[in-house]
Amino acid sequence: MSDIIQPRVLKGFRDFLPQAEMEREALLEALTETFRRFGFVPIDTPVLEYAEILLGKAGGETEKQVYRFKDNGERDVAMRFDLTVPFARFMAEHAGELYLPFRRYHMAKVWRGENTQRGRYREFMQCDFDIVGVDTASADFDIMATIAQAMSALGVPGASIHVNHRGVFNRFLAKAGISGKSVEALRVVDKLAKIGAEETRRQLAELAGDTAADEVLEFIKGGDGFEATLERMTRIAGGSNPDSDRLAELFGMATACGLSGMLTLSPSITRGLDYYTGVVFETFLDEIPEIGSVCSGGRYNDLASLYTRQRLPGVGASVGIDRLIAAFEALGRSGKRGGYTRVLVANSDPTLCAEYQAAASALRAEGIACEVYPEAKKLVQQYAYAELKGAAFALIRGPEEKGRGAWLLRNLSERANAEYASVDAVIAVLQGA
RNA sequence: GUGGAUGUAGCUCAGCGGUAGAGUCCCAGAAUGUGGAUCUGGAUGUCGCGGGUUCGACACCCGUCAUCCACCCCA
Repeated sequence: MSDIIQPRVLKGFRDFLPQAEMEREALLEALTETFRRFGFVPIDTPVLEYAEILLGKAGGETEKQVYRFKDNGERDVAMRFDLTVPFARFMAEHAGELYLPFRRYHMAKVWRGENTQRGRYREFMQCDFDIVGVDTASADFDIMATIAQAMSALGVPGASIHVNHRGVFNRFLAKAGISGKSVEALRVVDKLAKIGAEETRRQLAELAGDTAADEVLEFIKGGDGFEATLERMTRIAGGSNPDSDRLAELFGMATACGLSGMLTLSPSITRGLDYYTGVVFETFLDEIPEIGSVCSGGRYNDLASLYTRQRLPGVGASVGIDRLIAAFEALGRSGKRGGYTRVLVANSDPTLCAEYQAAASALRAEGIACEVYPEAKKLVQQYAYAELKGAAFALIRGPEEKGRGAWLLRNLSERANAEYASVDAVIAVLQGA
């Protein structure tokens, strides 16, 4: 009696009920449409990989978070913790079967065994899109333009893309004489927006001394327009250089495309992952920036070098769909819908079921989503069900209506009925509605 | 991984060392087939889980699981 197993899911893992899943799928469809519009093609890779593949270049933090175990054949395997590393392996393995430049999108779940928080889970979905095979400003810009289009397609009212170039930052570090501490410095600087200038300075001073800390703060100040910030960064970093030129090119393209308004040059964002080598970007929602970046990425010119001698420069970004959903929820504007049914064919007489099914078939043939209520019940209850499913209409035919040779179409929100002589007449009305 | 808060009906939440409550929702009826008002009646809980203290624990103690927040890191 009491030996039933308690239904539950692991910490950080979730079920998706229809309403949540319909919302998620709607977002994925918007992204898919965007990616295709920019010429990206889809790929997929295995959930499980050899641990050495995934962890080849991983730092200590990643290593701690990855789900790793021995499979039944004693192989050392791990679950993918992002889509970029598997993609690098994919490119190295299939370079001969592909073409360059190659632009792909990949929307799939990834796993990280870290602690949970709002919008942060152990199983979550990433939507990656990358362009591999070239190292040009145009490719960098394509990624940014795709982000911009994606935000628009997702119905985000306002978003800003913060961009920076690691190369410029590294030049600056070299000039300031603290290149040896670049990884730590990048990490501290990355937190500027979160911990404030004071604390950032303190941590930098601890790391590299007071003089260097002041220089770094001056460098990462930002905030007075893209071109002015770029000019100052470049000057402090030692003058004109190819990396600054890349940023200027990007800004030029953004201006030409009317996107410069959502572009911010933020010398303080660097991205934690160490495989980025060039431009990096993060995307923040104007309404709720504190939730963090909902789409981040950058240029990585050495990633596939772990798996191949062929040089495969790439640039890409990843949309955090779960974080986006959390943001929409926090903003109270998550789309609520009950289902896809537009017409519920009410079942008021079991002997007329063949007619109900025939009517439903006719509606579907015209592209109208409908379902037949599967048992004869009180109409009140069927209306309530129709409402749950988000149906706009109920199609009713009981003995009375049949006697009159009529079909009753009820507008559920207006609670108004109209009679029609045939299903075709009903279809005509629905197509006009 | 560290620290803090929370966990009671489907949902939102009260509660107290002595037999588990409200609102909402749900069900039935008033209206014997046409749902938003009203009225009447009704149903529902391993009080997250497991131990301990106690005559008695939903309450106190310990552990555990989950959620939220902060740190860390990141999407």
